[in-house]
Amino acid sequence: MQISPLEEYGLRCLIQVVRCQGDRNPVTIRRISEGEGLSMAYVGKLLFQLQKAGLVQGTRGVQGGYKIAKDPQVLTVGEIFRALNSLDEVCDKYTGDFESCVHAGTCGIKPMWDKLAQQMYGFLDKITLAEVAGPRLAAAAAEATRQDVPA
Amino acid sequence: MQISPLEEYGLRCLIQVVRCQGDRNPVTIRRISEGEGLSMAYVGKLLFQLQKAGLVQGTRGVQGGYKIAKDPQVLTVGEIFRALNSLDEVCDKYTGDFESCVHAGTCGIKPMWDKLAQQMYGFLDKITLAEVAGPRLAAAAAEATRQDVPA
DNA sequence: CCAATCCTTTACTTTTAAGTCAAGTATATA
DNA sequence: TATATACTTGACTTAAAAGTAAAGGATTGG
Repeated sequence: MQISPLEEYGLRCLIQVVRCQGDRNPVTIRRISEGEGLSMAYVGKLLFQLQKAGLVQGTRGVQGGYKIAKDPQVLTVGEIFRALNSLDEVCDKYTGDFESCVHAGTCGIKPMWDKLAQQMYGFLDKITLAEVAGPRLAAAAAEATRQDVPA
Repeated sequence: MQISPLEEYGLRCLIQVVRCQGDRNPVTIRRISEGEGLSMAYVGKLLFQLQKAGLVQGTRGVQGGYKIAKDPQVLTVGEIFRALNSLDEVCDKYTGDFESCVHAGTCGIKPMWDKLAQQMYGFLDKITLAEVAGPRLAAAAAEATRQDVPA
């Protein structure tokens, strides 16, 4: 029960994407890689996965890069987590030496895990990417609404 | 952000220990191993770790085994989790290619992780081992108060 | 249409956590 | 006090996740 690398770095990459919203071009893997101190290969992999989940949109070629595909004021950290995690159930995952869990049917702890997940996502689904992207966002958003007038 | 094997199986072993409270002898690794479908080696390792955390007390030799070391009506799932996890902070753990995190000092997401942990443990610290050990506990507790009169 | 940029995709290596093995120590009972 | 039981402990192996490498496919601009 702790934040995984995927969750931490995936969120951080998304924040970078959001903060570059106002820029003339979409933000590149290279730029994010430099900004976060991660390898380009790794950032590429993360963003590709986030694209498959529809959170981000990549365009190839010169002046390509990634841009956000959902409104950051609506997109929540909870949704981002779900995009990054395989959501396999404990009951199928922790079966010991057997095919299926010994406690299937009479399990006292599954309801607790479910409530815990509810609690967690109840919390994370209330935090938007915009909020966590922090103070720089307001400025970036303002830039963006200027219709990208070239300097 | 999901239940780890340590957490799932550790809790399940503890539940077994609690449920055997009323028995004449402390419960053995063998017995738990059979009950949960886990190897004896693994159960041994789990319980040993829980003993180091003071949640359980093992006695060696014939008629030895494990018994609970804290009142199950007071011991919470939160405390059990803390006993099973290394509690290293994300800031020290996810530093990318650098020695320390690029965002140290100006990090917008750390406060969120902290609040999330608060939420989680706020929930888990309210659930006692007795509660999650379930219906069989009442019977076991009754047995235990009979002062272990030999059959 | 050539070359540079930049994302896409799959295969591979490394690291970390999970889970096993085996030798050791303590205890109870005959 | 010998023996079987049962926890203890550290080293080892395996499996899963993290992270890397490299070749391929689009796109822009000259």
